[in-house]
Amino acid sequence: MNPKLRLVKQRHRCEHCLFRRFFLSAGLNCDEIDQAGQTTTTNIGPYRPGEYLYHAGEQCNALYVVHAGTVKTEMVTFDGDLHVSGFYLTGELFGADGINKRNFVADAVAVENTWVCELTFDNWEKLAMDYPGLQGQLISELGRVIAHKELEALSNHYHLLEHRLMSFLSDLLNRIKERQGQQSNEIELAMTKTDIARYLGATPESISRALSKLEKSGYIKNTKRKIYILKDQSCLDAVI
Amino acid sequence: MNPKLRLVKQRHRCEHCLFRRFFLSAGLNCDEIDQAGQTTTTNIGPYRPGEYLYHAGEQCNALYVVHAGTVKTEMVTFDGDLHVSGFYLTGELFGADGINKRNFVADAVAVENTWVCELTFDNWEKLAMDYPGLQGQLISELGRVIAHKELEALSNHYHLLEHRLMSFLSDLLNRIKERQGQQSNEIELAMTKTDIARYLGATPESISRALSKLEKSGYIKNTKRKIYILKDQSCLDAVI
DNA sequence: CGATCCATTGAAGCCACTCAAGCCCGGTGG
DNA sequence: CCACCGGGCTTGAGTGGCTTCAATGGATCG
Repeated sequence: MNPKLRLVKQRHRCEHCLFRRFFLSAGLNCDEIDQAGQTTTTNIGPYRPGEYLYHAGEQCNALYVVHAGTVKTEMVTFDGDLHVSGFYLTGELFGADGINKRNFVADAVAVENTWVCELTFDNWEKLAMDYPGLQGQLISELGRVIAHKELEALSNHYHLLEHRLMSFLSDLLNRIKERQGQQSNEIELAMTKTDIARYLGATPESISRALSKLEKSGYIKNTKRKIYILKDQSCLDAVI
Repeated sequence: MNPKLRLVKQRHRCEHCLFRRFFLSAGLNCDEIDQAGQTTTTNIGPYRPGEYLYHAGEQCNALYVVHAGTVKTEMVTFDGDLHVSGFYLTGELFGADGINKRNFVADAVAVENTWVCELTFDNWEKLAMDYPGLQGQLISELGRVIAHKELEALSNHYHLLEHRLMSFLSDLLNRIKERQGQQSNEIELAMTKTDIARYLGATPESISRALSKLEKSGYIKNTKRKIYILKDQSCLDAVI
């Protein structure tokens, strides 16, 4: 990641940005937030689809939030298969796997045209000295990540691929709604279905069949780039 | 969890306790550590095998570390299957899934006779005010948990159960060695093989068969309560 | 010493994978 | 403009690994 080549002027505020929420919760007022954002965070992009933000093993010096677009993190299994470990939407934190050992566990790749917001650990520590509440905000967010991964692991153990897929789609929709703050049943897929397959530990063929089954059962409507959720996930147990 | 009924006098220091490492890293000297430990942490136990430490959904007011014994966390899938989301050995942090929303995502159950060390968020915040380095320690530890879960998810997608099982055993051995600080190839299993099955998303029958295969291939020696690792996990790709 | 749970082994069925082919669509170049 | 190409998506048949169902042996505990 080379900021010098890619630095773009921040045109609009990071409305949904996690860092902004941190600052708000820590008690900063609007002016302070603007100042803190401009002096401590760096906006990087655009990354083109398929472009790497960083590679596994590289040094990690910062926290990252998706400013616009979508990021996936992926790793290669010992037998050469590609595994997508997560998708990250606008406003979401990613790269937290690098915090402990200061280098990344997974690659990060842009799924679509993407900008990210970088906040170096150095700047974070300076901010944290001025605003002690910030550390607690980060701890809380990391706890959220852990809880989410726990639930992710749970649904990864559903026997039928249809169920894992439905659970993934529901989670995606929830995160979209959380960001937009409005009801919607539409998921605009930034990632390919092959990527979804790699995330769920399945083949594209199986995903295709599972989507067909879910559609036939009336749970979703499946188009090329969009998926509509027609029933709540709580109806899942009725899926046969 | 009722401290009043269960509070036992702390007989020996928490040598391997995560909290102790936090205090050390934050720059406390031995006297301060002893004082901080005695005034802010509570030692609870013994929990008997199968006994619940807390249930999913209950309020979470503290950080927990295994003082002695083994803890498993588990959740029930929508179709009634039990899923073990993690095993926690002496000295390891658990319950971090409750930090964000202040209530637990998974149940915590004692696997063997177990004592745990409790540090309430209230006490944590008091400590953090006196020793600012502590917050960073916790952030780092949560980052470690996230990185571990990422790698866990990776190996959960290995195609063959033998590989997932071998990966689990290697991870377990690494954690044991990390605590003991000595080389060893022996894993004393606190959990049943049925629990391992529930952790790996498999049936006890499949685990039994996978263990047999790994033993025939010379990777492990399998006894009732102990497993010996005979080859490094890096040889995994040779498993057929 | 019976009861219970765990572990193991065998036989049959099912789901997802593999291999293969065809379709759709966007991009490229003649 | 159109032919060509390539990647992603879909559908079909056959294989393989894990599950299910069933039965037995062994260990622990009241």
